[in-house]
Amino acid sequence: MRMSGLFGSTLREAPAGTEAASHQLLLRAGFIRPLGQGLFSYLPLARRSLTKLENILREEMNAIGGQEMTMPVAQPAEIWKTTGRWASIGPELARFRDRRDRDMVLALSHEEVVADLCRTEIRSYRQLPRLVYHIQTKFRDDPRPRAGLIRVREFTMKDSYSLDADEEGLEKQYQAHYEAYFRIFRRFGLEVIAVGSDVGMMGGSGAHEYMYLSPVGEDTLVLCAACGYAANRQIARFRKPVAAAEEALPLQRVATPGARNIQELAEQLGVPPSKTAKVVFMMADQGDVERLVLAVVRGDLEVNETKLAHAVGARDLRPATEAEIRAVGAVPGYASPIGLHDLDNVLVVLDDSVTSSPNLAAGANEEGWHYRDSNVPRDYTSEHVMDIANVHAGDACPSCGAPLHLERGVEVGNIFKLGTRYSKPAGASFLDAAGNEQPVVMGSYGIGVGRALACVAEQHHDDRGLCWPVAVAPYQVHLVGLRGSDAVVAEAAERIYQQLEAAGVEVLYDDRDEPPGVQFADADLIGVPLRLTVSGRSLSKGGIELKPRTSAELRIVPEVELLAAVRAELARLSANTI
RNA sequence: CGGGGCGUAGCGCAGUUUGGUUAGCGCGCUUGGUUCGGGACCAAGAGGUCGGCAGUUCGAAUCUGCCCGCCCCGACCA
Repeated sequence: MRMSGLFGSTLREAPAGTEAASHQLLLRAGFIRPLGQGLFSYLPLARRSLTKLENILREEMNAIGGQEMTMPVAQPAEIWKTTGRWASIGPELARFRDRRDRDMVLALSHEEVVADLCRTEIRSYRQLPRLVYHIQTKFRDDPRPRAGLIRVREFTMKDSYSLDADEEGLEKQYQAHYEAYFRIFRRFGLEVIAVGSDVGMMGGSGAHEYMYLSPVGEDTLVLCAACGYAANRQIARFRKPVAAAEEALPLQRVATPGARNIQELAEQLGVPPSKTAKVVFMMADQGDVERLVLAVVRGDLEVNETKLAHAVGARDLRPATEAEIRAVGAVPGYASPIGLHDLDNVLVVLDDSVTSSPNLAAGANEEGWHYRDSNVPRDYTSEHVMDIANVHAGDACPSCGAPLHLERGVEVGNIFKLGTRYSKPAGASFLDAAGNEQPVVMGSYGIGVGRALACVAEQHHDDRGLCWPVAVAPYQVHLVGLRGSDAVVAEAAERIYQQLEAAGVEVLYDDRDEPPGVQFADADLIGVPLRLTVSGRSLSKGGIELKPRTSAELRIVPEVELLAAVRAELARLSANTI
């Protein structure tokens, strides 16, 4: 490709309001352009890189038995109503009506279609296992797109769906994906870790997320350096310090004016926060009803909303309003389950830290008053006792006890064991060897292509621009013709361009009449892995200058050896990725 | 949805506090010339509903109201 004809240009300055390096550089280098919030056009350079990522995905999916297909983005709402996601997913699911006034959705994932296809295509256990996938547009009307391609509303995803006769088969395909994903991300040049994760809106029984560790990420990960425990904070467990055994002291009402939070309370009573009980009120959306949830954790801990939502079977949690709290007799700032007049309407969930810690200060449900020395189950209790607390840095690893640390990560891929979550409601069943009807056991596995590209850009750049790994780079070679006024140089550059192209090398040829500084700066910005420079100087030294993007090392290669040198250098650079 | 910020030429910005000729600067773009190994120089140009609508005023980029859009933080979320 000649740069003089390339659609899309580089920008000297970063557009205002861009924080993430990948966002800035992809814009500046002419890869992407914003159209609206979370909506981007992918210019020719980006398109080439995306295609390379997609082809790697195809190869690795095919290698584990995947069959590529394509399913529609616009879908009738019926299949979503059947599986319940029409009702259970909020405004994130884009809905519209077609001209005949029928409910439609823009798919944010394709489980429904796959399950629907299974109804007609899978009738016998002999037709299992199967693995299908596609690389398709998804639309999720995210409330807050951010950081360029890291979080967008419309994006391309490789999503595969495994179909099995039983759990054992699912386990096999899940494991195959688990390993294939590491191969894929390694080929992308992306360093990732897999963490155990929440199943979220996908449902099912187990899941992992593939995380690129970076401060631009919005997931918090809990990691153990000692034993390798790794989990999304949403589900991460930890060993809670065991409180020293104490005699249960009598409940004692004390004045605590103005102590509306744990810090204040602990100070006024002269006890550590771990000797208090903290209450959080949430409204749980349980499908048909909304219920007030009173979650109690020890004062030094914090409620984990994902864990709490699971504990109460809520599809959604929101903070309760003051009126909702007062309606059951609780007083915000001075609340506890003790003495609530309307306990029947309240779902009390206790973190196990509360039941195992004696003599905690707790609210008296009266403005300005608390109790000292409350004890479970003497003063209040609940049948819902479980872990609903958030991990903090330094907490003990659940499997080995070593201190945990927290990191931020971007979720570039995920794998879910769906089980029969979709096949059952969809009626996707088959006859097993004994002639019994069984639901198909499904798994789903996603990789966001654009987000992966952004993460590769995050991982591979420097202060001058992008530094693409060979496998992802839009071109393999950036040929700079520093012609000046020299017709001989121009002719040589042109000739070399033709030769490399003819040999199948992907060349971005800077044939523009620009000063050298501009040409070099653009080359660095775009980040093609290998730069060739043809100039009067290089020719007088006997050839073409060759320089990898990520090193300062320059080499002059005679024209007759150029193709071999380029191939060798690309092979060397490919081997060094990550 | 809540909090904060921003919206002036393709991009980056000044001007708005204190209303007053023809709205400016840098980059980029066009033409001519010079230059040619790290974002050159000279000259001449093109390019603006100052986000939109309504209002106040003799007069609005500037003041007021409503609306729209974008960015950041939070809520939310695979």
